[in-house]
Amino acid sequence: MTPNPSPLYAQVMQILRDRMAAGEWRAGQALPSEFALADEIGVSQGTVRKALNAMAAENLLDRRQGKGTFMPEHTPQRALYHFFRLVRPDGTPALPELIRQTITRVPPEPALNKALGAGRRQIWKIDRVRALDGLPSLVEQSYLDPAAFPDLTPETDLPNALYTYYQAHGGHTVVRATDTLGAEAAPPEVAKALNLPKGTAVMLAEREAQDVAGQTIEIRRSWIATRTARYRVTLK
Amino acid sequence: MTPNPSPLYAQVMQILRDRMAAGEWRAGQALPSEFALADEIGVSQGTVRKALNAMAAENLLDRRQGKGTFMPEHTPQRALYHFFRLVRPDGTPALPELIRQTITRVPPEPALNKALGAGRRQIWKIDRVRALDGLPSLVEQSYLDPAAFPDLTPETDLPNALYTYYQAHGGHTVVRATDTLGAEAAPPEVAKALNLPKGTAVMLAEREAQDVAGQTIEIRRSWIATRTARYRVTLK
DNA sequence: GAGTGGTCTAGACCACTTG
DNA sequence: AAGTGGTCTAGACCACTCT
Repeated sequence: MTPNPSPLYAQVMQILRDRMAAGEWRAGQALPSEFALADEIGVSQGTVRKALNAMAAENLLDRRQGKGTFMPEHTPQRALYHFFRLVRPDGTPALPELIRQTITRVPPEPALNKALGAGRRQIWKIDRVRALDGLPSLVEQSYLDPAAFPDLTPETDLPNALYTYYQAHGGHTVVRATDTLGAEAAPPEVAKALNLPKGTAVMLAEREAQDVAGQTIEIRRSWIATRTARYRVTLK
Repeated sequence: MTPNPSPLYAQVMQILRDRMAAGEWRAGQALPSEFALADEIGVSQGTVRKALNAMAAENLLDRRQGKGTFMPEHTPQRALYHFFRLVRPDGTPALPELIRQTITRVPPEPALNKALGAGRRQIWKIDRVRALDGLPSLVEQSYLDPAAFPDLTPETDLPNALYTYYQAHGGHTVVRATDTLGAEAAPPEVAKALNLPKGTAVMLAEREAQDVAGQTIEIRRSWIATRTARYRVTLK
């Protein structure tokens, strides 16, 4: 006679989300099989299956026939597919390469710190310039909570796809990101870095990237030179 | 012994997509029940259910407990939820209101005509200016194949949400749209319509909107004044 | 061959809607 | 009360992967 019990499979999803957030399984590692989970949790295998399929549909899990159910692993390909929406003028997908980066600690900014759950600490700022087909095309500023990335130093050698670093060195898997896009005249530093005439129109993309638990891992501002890259998304 | 039979539920999905595309059910109308479809097609009710749920997940169908399975109907709310991604500077969702429109026939443009499947005919061009909270914020140019919209005339009174018109007067339900976003200095006509200083940076969104059958229904170019509206999307 | 997820079926019961 | 979709279970078989 519980008043409003959520469906069993939804409870199973919540249990699994919690166990994932607690770090029970590492990225790339297999979860127990459907039957094993069903035994542990005390529901039928069909109910576990429904929960796992729903989570796979949200990209919280990878399922592979004959192998098992796995914690998603960020590969450059996966990052490209899920979180990179840049295309060249001809429409082909684009993954810009890193050409310059600096890592610094900056004073807290209330809005950023709050979103990151970083209290009043100083936070990391990663400045990167990336190029597409040899042309400087992106200026990115990423902000991180240092408490979430104990290994990071100003000298760290970061990979082209930051999310692989977040996963390998912080244990944080980005599974969702919200981009808010606008246009503005390129600020002087951006124009200089991208080798654009002063005042050229560029896109500004502000992103909040979150992990399985809904915790914001990174806040990023990207300026995109439209002459070489545009942002593409399909709505349903 | 068929060489590579696709799963039954996928075949059921294809059958239903074909029947939808053929116009067997109107927007807002109910499909037969799961058991009725299972009998018609000759599979079990569970297989029909899997197909219907998968199609509902793609927004090709609406399912309502106790009522039935329905062809999706474009309401302003639905359009807002699925295909409108504008937010105000404070982050609240925005649906701009129409303030000016003209409908003209223009000469064929090879690229547009090809995408619309409009042969070498003249095509319709709909110019609209829309405002958000009283401020002109969007300039939109939509292109349509006249063969798909026999009712349209230069005097037609179009609703704020064009997709409701497409559905009611052309029988075309938009279920998917691809937006490609960039930034540019506002062209003179756009700057004038939006009351912006010459050369202000604006976003340019190019959209292809498609129906259930994958046919492109509309091509749209929108210039968005970033001072009042930004484009938001969540990636997974 | 053993173990995994994928498909298909079947039946029971629940929750919601309508008459 | 009858009809709809939603949940939950159970079992059989298939396809894929690894040893």
